[in-house]
Amino acid sequence: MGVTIHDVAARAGVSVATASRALSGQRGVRAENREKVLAAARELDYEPNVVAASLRSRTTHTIGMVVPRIGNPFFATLVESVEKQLQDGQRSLLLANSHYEPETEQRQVRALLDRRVDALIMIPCHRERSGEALAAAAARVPVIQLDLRVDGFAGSWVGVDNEAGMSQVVRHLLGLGANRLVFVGSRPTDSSAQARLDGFRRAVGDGADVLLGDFSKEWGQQAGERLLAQGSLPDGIVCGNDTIALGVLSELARRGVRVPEDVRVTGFDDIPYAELAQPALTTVRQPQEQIAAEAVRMLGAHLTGAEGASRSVAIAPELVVRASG
Amino acid sequence: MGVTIHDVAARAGVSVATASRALSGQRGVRAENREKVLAAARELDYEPNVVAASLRSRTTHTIGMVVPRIGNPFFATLVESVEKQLQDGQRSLLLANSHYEPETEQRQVRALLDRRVDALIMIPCHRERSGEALAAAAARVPVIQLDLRVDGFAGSWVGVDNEAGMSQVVRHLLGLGANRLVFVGSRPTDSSAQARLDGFRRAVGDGADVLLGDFSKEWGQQAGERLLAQGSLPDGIVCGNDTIALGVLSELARRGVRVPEDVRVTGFDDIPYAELAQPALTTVRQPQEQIAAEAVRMLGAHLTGAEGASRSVAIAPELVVRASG
DNA sequence: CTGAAAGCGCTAACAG
DNA sequence: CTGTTAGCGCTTTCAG
Repeated sequence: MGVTIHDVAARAGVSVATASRALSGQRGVRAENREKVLAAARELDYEPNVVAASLRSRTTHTIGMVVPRIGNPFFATLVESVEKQLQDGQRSLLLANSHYEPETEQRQVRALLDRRVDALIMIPCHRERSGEALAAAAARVPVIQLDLRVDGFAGSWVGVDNEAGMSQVVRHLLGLGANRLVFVGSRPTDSSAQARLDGFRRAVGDGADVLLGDFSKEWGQQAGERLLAQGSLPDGIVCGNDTIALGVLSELARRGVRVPEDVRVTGFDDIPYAELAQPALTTVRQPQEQIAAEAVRMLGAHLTGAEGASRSVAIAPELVVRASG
Repeated sequence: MGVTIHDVAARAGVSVATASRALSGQRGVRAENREKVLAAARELDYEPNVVAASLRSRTTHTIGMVVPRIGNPFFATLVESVEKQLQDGQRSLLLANSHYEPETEQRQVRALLDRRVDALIMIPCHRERSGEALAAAAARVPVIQLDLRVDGFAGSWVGVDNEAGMSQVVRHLLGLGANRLVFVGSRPTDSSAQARLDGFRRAVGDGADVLLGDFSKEWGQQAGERLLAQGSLPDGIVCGNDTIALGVLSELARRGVRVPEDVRVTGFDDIPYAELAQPALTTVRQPQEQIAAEAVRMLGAHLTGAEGASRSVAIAPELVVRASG
């Protein structure tokens, strides 16, 4: 079943080698022959078998990508941007979820390597425990860490400057006269959680008030509840991401607390729903398109053999002031 | 570079055929030999080359999936569920976005077929114009339409019963005494838009009031604005999906309209942010996990050669009543 | 610039 | 149950 390059070559009256060269757009084929091959391919409705090509050429034109949870709109947007960038280069994206479990992540990485991806883009779900999977991958193919990173891993990374973002938020709130700030974030299992927590602490100084859970709306709701139970509210609630912030906002609204009059609330990421919240959420926008573009660019550099190409790029985020803070 | 099955076979003292059989878990290998092969593979740190296996066996254990926009949390959740299901079966997911453009969709389908995916799961972005790409795919591999479908295409589909969902919403609102309803939906370019519009019209009867745009929050905001400009608000605004509804809610809030006191608002899908809205959004929940599971199950049926396996499964959605309606 | 030939690493017939 | 053999369809030397 299926027409092969032999059929095309035969019809064009050339050898398979010439057909191969013409089809893959290599130079060094007489224009006349190239035309004949292309015409034959068109007439026969030839569909190259990329699996065979991959076996021989040892390159699959496929990039693996491991994300914690594609259902998270923040990661989904990142995946979408990466996919769009790759498409321009005729490459495909093999996607895997780690579900925030380093063991699953490791299995997924192995599966992608087995499929001989040319490179890997990874959002490592854990600051420390993703190290093993990452190292295993890096030993075989170029790897770019995206958004999150593993502590002390020397490879490439591109993401946002979390500490700078936090610092902007805190300065903004302090500028509005909010003095008592509390941070509602995630336990620092991933690098962004850690960096945002560090950023908050550094910006606020000693005695920073901190509540840690995970990056979920449920935790946001729970944290809101806990703050209300304490009696007096702080001036501002600085959240580790937008999802937490939306959870906090919904809990505050349920209890009749007015935002920003009674307390200010901020998020981080600027997911699409941030501006739809009531009140609209003040947050820090990540330049995702730019981050994805940079990642794919770095990939290109690695793939074209620039050996010492490994580096870290932290892109500055932008404070987006809306009604909530 | 790399140890091959030959090395494993040599070390185990058997032929490559036996090694292959042992490694792929086929029965018909003496237990003793199987052990020797597995041990040799472990000792040599053997990593099978699935590309070579694919070339020979003509199966890649890879499923292609084309979605309109992975950034949409509704589709993202569907992708996540499918991915989770596939993982259990040792299969991987090759992902592509159509960006709602039938031309892009067609290119993407072709790219996936070139990569010799075993089957395709497709959320066709257009009721009519996705037909060509779908037919091209179906001619080569099993195809399952997910969520959306192409008019008049005879193949398999699994999704939600949109008309039933709409009917539930409308009956619920009528039951609350809301008589003047307006539908804010998407122009029927995809099958769900069409079915939800049809469902609304059927449930409301003649003279149904309808505003059509697209499935975006921006359209929701714009539609809200337009309704406010008309002077008198309807009793209920039935939205084609949650994203539109969240847009409507934000616009109404901005103008000081109270929900549900002044007007009720409903959505469709129950995305994670629906319950965080102020007020929390009444909507129709799609059983996405179930839809994904059914799709993967159907895929299995097609792949194991059940020829006449093509069929349509419409899963009943569930009304989720919250504060907004 | 072109062709012949040699595999990439594996699985599937087919004999034993 | 096991081994031998023949490719899967393509790219890539290597000669010409």
